[in-house]
Amino acid sequence: MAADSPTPPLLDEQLCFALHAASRAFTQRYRALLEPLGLTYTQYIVMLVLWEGDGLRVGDLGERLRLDSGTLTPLLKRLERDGLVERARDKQDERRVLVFLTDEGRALGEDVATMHSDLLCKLSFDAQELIALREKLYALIEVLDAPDASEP
Amino acid sequence: MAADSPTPPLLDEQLCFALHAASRAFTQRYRALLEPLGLTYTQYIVMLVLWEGDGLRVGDLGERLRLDSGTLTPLLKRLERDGLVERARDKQDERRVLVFLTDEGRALGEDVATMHSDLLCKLSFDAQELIALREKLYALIEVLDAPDASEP
DNA sequence: GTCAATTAAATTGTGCACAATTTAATTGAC
DNA sequence: GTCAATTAAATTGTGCACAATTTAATTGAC
Repeated sequence: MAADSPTPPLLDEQLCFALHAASRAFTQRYRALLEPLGLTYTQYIVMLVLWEGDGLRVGDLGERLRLDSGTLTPLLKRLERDGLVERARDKQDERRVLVFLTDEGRALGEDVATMHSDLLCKLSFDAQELIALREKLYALIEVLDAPDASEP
Repeated sequence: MAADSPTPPLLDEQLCFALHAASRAFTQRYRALLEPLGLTYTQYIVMLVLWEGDGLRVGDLGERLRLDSGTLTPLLKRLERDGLVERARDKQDERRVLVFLTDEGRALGEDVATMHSDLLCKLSFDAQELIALREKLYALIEVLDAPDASEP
């Protein structure tokens, strides 16, 4: 009898697709909440980093968020246009661009805090489960980033 | 004393960001493997659905993958240009467009099957853990899709 | 001090992702 | 049978995501 051809993987069994779908479902959920605040999801996570502490370099933001300057430069220009951040060349090293919050950008943090606690209420996750899932995801990222990987 | 302003959420505590980062890490891992096959990641998951059974409507693909015609139409045109699929109006209902695999598209399934089992080897996930994580992600999607949600 | 190598961000170009609108076919109330 | 309502895909427009290249500043070997 003829050897079977190898069969392609099944979509619903793929962890990558479950991640991709879950990530987009989350982003879609956020979209309606962020739209009145004038932020896209990626702008939101950039602002989260800046609310923890601004004056960061574009490269710092990129490292934290896994984004490169090709994504960040135009995004930061839009945030600057909207009056939420200011960009300034580092006087110490003119290659670097530092990103600062404006007063308006800082003030938006309070609206986001309110929106976020409302969402948490609505979703009513189990806190322990959430933490466990989050940690599994960070562990997964480490495995995926490793040049070759072993047990997670 | 003054009431504290509500403080914005912390990036690293956000499940949405862990998902977003993990999804992109997975896609990045796939990119190098898919590039020699001439597929992007989204094209790959479209092909996965078609390898399970073709002749689907654009809307069927969209439902399965959570993508709309704005994403799928141009993507399918690229797959058609590359000779992997054919698109044809449904004779029964000319509003519908059916998507079929070409012989070349079908043949690519074998290369993908090989690539996929190589990747599984390299990542060497624990099978039980993978299934558990996948199921948690699908449960999460249900919660996120629900108009308002309760315990996952 | 000079200049090749390096570094940081910006730019260019392709391809999703998705909201909103448009086009064209079908359905169904009358 | 007619036409308003509905449905399916395509189109338009904005904004990521990211590879590859370019521009400009800095570093360091000599």
